[in-house]
Amino acid sequence: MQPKKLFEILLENYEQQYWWPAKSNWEVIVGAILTQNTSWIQVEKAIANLKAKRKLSLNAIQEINEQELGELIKPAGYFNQKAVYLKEIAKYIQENYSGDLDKWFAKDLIDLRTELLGLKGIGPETCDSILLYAAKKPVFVIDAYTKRLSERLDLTDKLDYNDLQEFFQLNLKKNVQLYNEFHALIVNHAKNYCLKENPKCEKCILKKECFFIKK
DNA sequence: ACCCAGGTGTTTC
DNA sequence: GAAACACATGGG
Repeated sequence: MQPKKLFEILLENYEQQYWWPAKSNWEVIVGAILTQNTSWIQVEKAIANLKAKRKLSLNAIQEINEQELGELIKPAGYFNQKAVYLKEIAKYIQENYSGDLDKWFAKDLIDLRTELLGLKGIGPETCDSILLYAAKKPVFVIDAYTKRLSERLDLTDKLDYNDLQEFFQLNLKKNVQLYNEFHALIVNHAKNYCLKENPKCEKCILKKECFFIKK
């Protein structure tokens, strides 16, 4: 199956997702870090805590101490390391770009990606989520669901992060809105439990194509 | 009780 | 290199 066809099937079966659910680019970054291996509902609680204490801003996160920040983001899990990650990226943006995200995002994409990946706590998925959903760059995000889906639909043979990303980008129009919606739809599709390691595919919309159903 | 969540970093073979 | 492990709360 071609990626374009997969996108069409997802769009036919689900509502448009209109990600990212955040009010500012900085909030996208905070959410991207908090949601690492964590359900979005927990991230919402953590962000609500930050907002209630007025500690969400780039400045506030630099000023608050690590333990206090950890307490506020506790619902999102891994709060000790995530507190460090948040403070580190806030400090980086402050020191290198005067706290001006737009200035950073105006840089060349390759440089921007390299800088992001150089930060502690920013791996490939978080990096590309920030590039796509905050910086609005045409970068396809690969997550565990995308990987499983690609494998089960036998979309392509190589499944490591970079090969998979290249596969989608080469086989789709280079379009921020398309990449945005595609990734969001895959995550939404996962709610049907068919993209888990031990899938239940009763409601799967991909019955005819899914590797697990075919068998 | 068990599995999982919009992963990442470190350690170990 | 690639597995294996730690990180941690909370929902189903």
